[in-house]
Amino acid sequence: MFSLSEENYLKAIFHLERSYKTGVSTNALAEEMETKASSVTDMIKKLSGKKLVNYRKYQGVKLSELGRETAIEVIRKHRLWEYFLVEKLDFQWDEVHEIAEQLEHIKSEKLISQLDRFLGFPKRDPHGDPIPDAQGNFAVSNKILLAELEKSKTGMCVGVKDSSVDFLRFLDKNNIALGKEIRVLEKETFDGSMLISIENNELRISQVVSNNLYIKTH
Amino acid sequence: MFSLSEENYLKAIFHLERSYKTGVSTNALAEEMETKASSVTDMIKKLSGKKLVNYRKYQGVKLSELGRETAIEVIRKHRLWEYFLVEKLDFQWDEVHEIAEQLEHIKSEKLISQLDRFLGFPKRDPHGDPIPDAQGNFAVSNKILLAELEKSKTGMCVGVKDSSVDFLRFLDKNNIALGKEIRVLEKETFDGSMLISIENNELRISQVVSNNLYIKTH
DNA sequence: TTTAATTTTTAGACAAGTCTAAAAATAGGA
DNA sequence: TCCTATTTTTAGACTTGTCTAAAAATTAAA
Repeated sequence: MFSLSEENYLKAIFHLERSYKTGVSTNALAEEMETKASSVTDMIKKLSGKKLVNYRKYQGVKLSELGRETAIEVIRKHRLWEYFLVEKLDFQWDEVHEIAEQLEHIKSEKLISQLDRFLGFPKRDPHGDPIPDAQGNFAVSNKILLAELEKSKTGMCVGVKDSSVDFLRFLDKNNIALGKEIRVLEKETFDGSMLISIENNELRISQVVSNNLYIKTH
Repeated sequence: MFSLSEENYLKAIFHLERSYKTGVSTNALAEEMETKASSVTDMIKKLSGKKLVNYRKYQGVKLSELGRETAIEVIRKHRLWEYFLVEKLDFQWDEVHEIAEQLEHIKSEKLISQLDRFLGFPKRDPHGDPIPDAQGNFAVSNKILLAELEKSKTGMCVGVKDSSVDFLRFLDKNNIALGKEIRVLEKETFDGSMLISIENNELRISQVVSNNLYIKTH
């Protein structure tokens, strides 16, 4: 098995690979992990020695197949626990990340498979992110950013890109939640803001907001 | 907050204090923690520096008030998670210890208070051990060892002293479970074995077994 | 009470994961 | 291309928790 620190690095590399297709740079990883580049180099060497990543000096890292599987397993655990915390223990969606960061490192295959079953095999976590199944498959969906939705069109809120506490609280305060219908009433070109209607309310939101909300159109 | 290792030492000292009233010896702690006496000495010094234990060289350790509170909090978490695993995730009572050993170190007060509420504020874990409440109070009970039960008397099985996998599986195999009524039919003086009746079955058990089963009489 | 056995502590070392400071490699601009 | 700025790596050090081997203190026995 792998250490807590190793698992966290794998997870970070997994997430960064979306933006760094040619290999995740040491500095990017250092920023994500909130550590120093030198520490990252050390850890990368260790991960490379364990065949979890492919690494050539100065060229950045990519996950190996084993590394990817391991990262996905950690993400699966994280998201299942988040779902548990919200659905069973009545946590708010902005409170669960930190706790799930701890729970995701608990080692027991049976624990996770039983938890998954207990929760009814959920497909998405409280932020709308897909929960990989036991085989590591993510549910795919054709979601788009609210910012990309055209005027007068309607879509259902299905996820958030930014899941920071501040953003989630902002959404709560404005009664924006997963599953709700949003219609774009107007779009301003000069600042990218838009006027939307949600549950019979009209609301003006900035481009920052619409760029961090995922929508599914029907 | 305290490290995983510190919490495990506190828990071990708490459990050993029952047998070592005048102070837990370094060697006893080393055996309990499956480590070397020298490592124990090092850790004790650290715990002492943090005011978690009272320590005088060569005299063994005792928990301070803070140390005791911390130990009880860890035990509370361990037992609540064990209850969760058995009651909600359908684990057997011999499977939960290892996982709870990991879960007991998750840091979040709210997690535990919500878990406690979700579980319905259980008073005992799957092995019959009391779960301390949020204030650290243990439910007290007048349980005795089955070995102490007199011939022809009846009691209810309420806990196990030894909660090793082997013992628990033995009990399962013989249909002995918490909550069941046990009547002592005969006691043999030469080997301490007894003949008991449980759910219309007669069963001969050794003294080792009767010395590790707790019974509540009515 | 003096010696021998046992327990406990100290001293020094090691592995994991981190850091700072400095060196090496790469990338970008003239 | 060559020089500078940036990125990455190396070297050496620190912390936590562990270990072995040896020294010190305590306990037990004669």
